[in-house]
Amino acid sequence: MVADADSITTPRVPLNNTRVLQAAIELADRTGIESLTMRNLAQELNVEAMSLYYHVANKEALLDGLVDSLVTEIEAERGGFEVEAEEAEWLSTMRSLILTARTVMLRHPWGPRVIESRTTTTPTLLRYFNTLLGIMIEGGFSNDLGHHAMHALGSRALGFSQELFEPDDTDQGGENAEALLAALVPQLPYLVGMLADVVHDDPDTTLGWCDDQTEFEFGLDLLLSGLETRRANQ
Amino acid sequence: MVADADSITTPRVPLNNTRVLQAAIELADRTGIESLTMRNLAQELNVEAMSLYYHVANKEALLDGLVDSLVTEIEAERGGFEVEAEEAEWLSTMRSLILTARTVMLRHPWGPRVIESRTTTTPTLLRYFNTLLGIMIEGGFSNDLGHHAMHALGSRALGFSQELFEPDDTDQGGENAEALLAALVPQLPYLVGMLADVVHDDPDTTLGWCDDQTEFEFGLDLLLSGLETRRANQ
DNA sequence: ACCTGAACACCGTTCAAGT
DNA sequence: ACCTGAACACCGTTCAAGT
Repeated sequence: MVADADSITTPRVPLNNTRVLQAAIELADRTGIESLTMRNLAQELNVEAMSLYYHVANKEALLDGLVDSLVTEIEAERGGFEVEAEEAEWLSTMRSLILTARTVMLRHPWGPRVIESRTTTTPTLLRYFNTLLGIMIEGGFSNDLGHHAMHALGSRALGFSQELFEPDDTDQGGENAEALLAALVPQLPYLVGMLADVVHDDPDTTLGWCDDQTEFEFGLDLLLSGLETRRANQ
Repeated sequence: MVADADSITTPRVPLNNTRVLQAAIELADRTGIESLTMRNLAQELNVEAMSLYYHVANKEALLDGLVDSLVTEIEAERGGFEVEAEEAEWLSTMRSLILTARTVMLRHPWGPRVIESRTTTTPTLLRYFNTLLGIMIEGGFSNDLGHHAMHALGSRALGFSQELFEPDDTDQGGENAEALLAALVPQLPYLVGMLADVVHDDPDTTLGWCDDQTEFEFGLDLLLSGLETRRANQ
């Protein structure tokens, strides 16, 4: 009777690749990428861990699927990956595509880390890079300069720049770490001077690096304006 | 007798933090970072895994130690982290420091990945960043511009730019992947066109991204020349 | 002071078996 | 067609115990 009630209220709908991926994204968003394990994911889906292997080859394939989902989300946000031939507009077109990618990464903080962990590319991602390159080519880039540009942008092409030593949430070290840092100060005159000068207007910012929108755009624009100079002179 | 002979030829010299770190570097260089486990490392040192915990707090601390070693190697290579006040030379000074860092990273291919995995900074690394910043400040940067510059450089400041989707050594997929790629070609006109144009002179280069010295320097110089423009106009 | 054995709480994954 | 149980070969790590 009880079992019947259960099977009526929640009739067991079979899993599939898409539902597994959706659950994985949801789980990573909510609990962080480090707790996205096959066992946790299975539990989320009211299933045994081994059942997942019926819908996904292995964990690597699952992570590839996550990357694909991210890029698809970028595509949806932009309304497709079409490249239009509009000579003078390459810079603003590219800039806005990359900033769109960035909004997706901000929604899914695990994105950068997962993307960087992949060694194989995926079809969707190739289409993304094809679009980026297309925007440049239609804007007057040679293939050679376009190629350099992709390398130069690196992960910025996907809307993130890996921050070295993002301050940790869990302040491991505490006052001990602070004392240690204080002892270091005499050796770090430039760093200390800069922080005293730069950080004052942002009360949230501690000694670390602050990856805010401003810094991302500064770096992106530095690259894009340099590329524009080289495009015009090629 | 046999035991005595052993203890004479290889008298058991106690481990210490430095020897553990050296062995870890040697192991990572030789077998790759993914096989640097506490158990493997212990075996390398003819010791049980648990003995390592007497010399190293945990694996995280071990990895922090590796990063520290890398930066120390950069420091040795450059002959110190001193900053000299030589106005016009900031760009070449910084460029050569970063390229020195790069040679160290090329010696230790696991370096970038380990560095990116760290969330806390280390004293040695802070001194490195202090030097980078010092070169800029002495070269006429404002603190604000120096701060932006550090963000803009990102991991390039340490001599690497994480390559998205480096082609894997173990060609997982094989001809199957190639067939899949062939089916994609119609959707990737720009990418295919670029590769046909750009890749012809390097027979080693496959469909992937090629992180060679040229590409690294292109990206670095793009950033440095952009920064020089902004320095002059600030 | 330095090292070890046994054990714990996790991983991803295989394989034969269930419905 | 889809899911499970038991098991395997790994992890990092703790803790009491050895010399």
